Amino acid sequence: MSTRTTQHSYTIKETAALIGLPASTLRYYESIGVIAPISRGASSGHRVYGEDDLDQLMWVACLAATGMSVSDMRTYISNGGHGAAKAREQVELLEQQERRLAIEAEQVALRQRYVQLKIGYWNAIDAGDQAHAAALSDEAYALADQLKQTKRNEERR
Amino acid sequence: MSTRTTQHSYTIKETAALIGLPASTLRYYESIGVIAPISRGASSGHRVYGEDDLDQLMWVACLAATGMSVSDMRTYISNGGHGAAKAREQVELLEQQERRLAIEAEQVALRQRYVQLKIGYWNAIDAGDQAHAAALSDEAYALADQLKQTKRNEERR
DNA sequence: CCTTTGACTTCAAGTACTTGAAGTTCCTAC
DNA sequence: GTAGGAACTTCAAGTACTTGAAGTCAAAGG
Repeated sequence: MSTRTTQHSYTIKETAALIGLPASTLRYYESIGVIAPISRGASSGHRVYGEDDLDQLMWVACLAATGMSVSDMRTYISNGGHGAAKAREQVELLEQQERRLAIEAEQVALRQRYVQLKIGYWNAIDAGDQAHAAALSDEAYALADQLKQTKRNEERR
Repeated sequence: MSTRTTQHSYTIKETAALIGLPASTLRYYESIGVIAPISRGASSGHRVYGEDDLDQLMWVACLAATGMSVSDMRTYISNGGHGAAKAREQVELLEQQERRLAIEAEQVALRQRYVQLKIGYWNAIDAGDQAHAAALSDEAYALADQLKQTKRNEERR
């Protein structure tokens, strides 16, 4: 299926960063059989992830993000799963993931702004600047409203 | 601070809908002391949520949305929470949260780039352009390589 | 009045990770 | 080469909900 000429390898940390899941979760997924066992370095016993492993993990991450349970993922994957999907399907799923990430980036930015306003608020309190504190508090409240709205629209992942 | 004339009351289901958290989570938060005990209907024993309870829950939902742990939430809230108290501790906690979010934003951007490269890869495969596909695959690897340089690589949540 | 339906109650068990401990291996630097 | 630290390993325990069981309560229909 894969006609790759260059087979790069990745450590668990690199893989975790690229897929967007912590290394502990990658080990967990492997331990419960959601992904195939990852090959190990001959002497070290450390996991060595290949391109195919990354593809498989990205697929699993997409399924997890769309709310599929671990047990469903296991049955789905043992019934062909990732390998059975066509290129068109893969791209569709990846584009879905792209949109999710855009939303996530937006929300993180919103949360950063919120926390920064809160810090400003406490610093203003510390400096005795009640007017400034009140203004920041109002701004934070407006942002909080926005945050809750987006969170509600998110629906349990 | 709060001088409300109308104290409307809500069932747990209404409250859950307004706050955007499942009812089970509201009960859970109460059971572990993240929020104050909710008063009960005289005969039914059912929880009756007031406006103040809603305010408190909205605040907790915001903290949860920024990824704060339950134990930190409890500390934060017992230190005055939404109201005014111990500014130093509050700011310290918030600045810690700010750093977490900065790291998260960085990582989301990385994942966005990776997914975009993957989409390009599958499109190239679909178009039969092996050379372009390989080039994009290499670029994805370079992304991971670049990551090695980025020392600060803590985990979220 | 009585039954049914549905929302509520507690509590225990399950889920999907996450974290910590204790030990091994890789890498860099002297 | 060897010392030190970062990164990896497994396994056990913890976390933050979530779900299921078993029972109580309340409004609507016959």
